[in-house]
Amino acid sequence: MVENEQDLLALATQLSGLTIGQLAARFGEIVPATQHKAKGWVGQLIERALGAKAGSLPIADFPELGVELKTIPVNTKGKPRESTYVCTVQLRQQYGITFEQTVVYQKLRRVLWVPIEAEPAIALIDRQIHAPLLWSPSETQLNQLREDWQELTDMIALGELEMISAQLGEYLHIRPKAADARSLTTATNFLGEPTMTLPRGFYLRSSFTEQIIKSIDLTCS
DNA sequence: GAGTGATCATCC
DNA sequence: GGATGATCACTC
Repeated sequence: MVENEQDLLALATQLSGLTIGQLAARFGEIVPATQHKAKGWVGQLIERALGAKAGSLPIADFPELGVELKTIPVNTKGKPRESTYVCTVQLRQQYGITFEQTVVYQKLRRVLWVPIEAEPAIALIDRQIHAPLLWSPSETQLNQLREDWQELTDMIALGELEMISAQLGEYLHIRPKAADARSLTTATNFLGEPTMTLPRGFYLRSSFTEQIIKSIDLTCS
């Protein structure tokens, strides 16, 4: 059981260098041949290895520590291959919410990043777990996120959700987050009336996570 | 359905 | 080749 950040980081560091296959073997898990039908599998394996337990609750993975766990697929140059999901977007109108009160901020204030090798040419079972990084956003990063969040949140508050595309937001943006394109959830339209729409999620662009992941080399060299 | 874990697949 | 929109698996 991990009791503090130091223990958590130490445990995550012990995993670095292992392959997905080696870690899976410790838990008697069979590694899927492909992630096509097992998209969150690696993330859940790491969660298990580190003792994360928040499950599907909308809170940090390590509630006592206030730390969120994020695995991030990287190529051989250590660059993220995908954007990173943060949380579901609250689409019903909320007034006077500050960025610091949002789930976005709560999730990102303290994150344990675990980069995972994700070259298509390398079989999933042979991919290596990289050195972890315990991170908090800098003032600059926080301001960048707050700006994007404010812009997008303002549009939602004005009922302009349908005008939001993934192109908006320099570092934090909004994309669909659902089982499929037919999923529906309640939002508020420009008339202030309830309306059904596709559920959305906040995602971090890889240009943002790349900045973060880069700092691992600085701290380890 | 809503939330978690994400990657896939197509378009530009 | 990267970004965008769509999708998969699982839990409760």
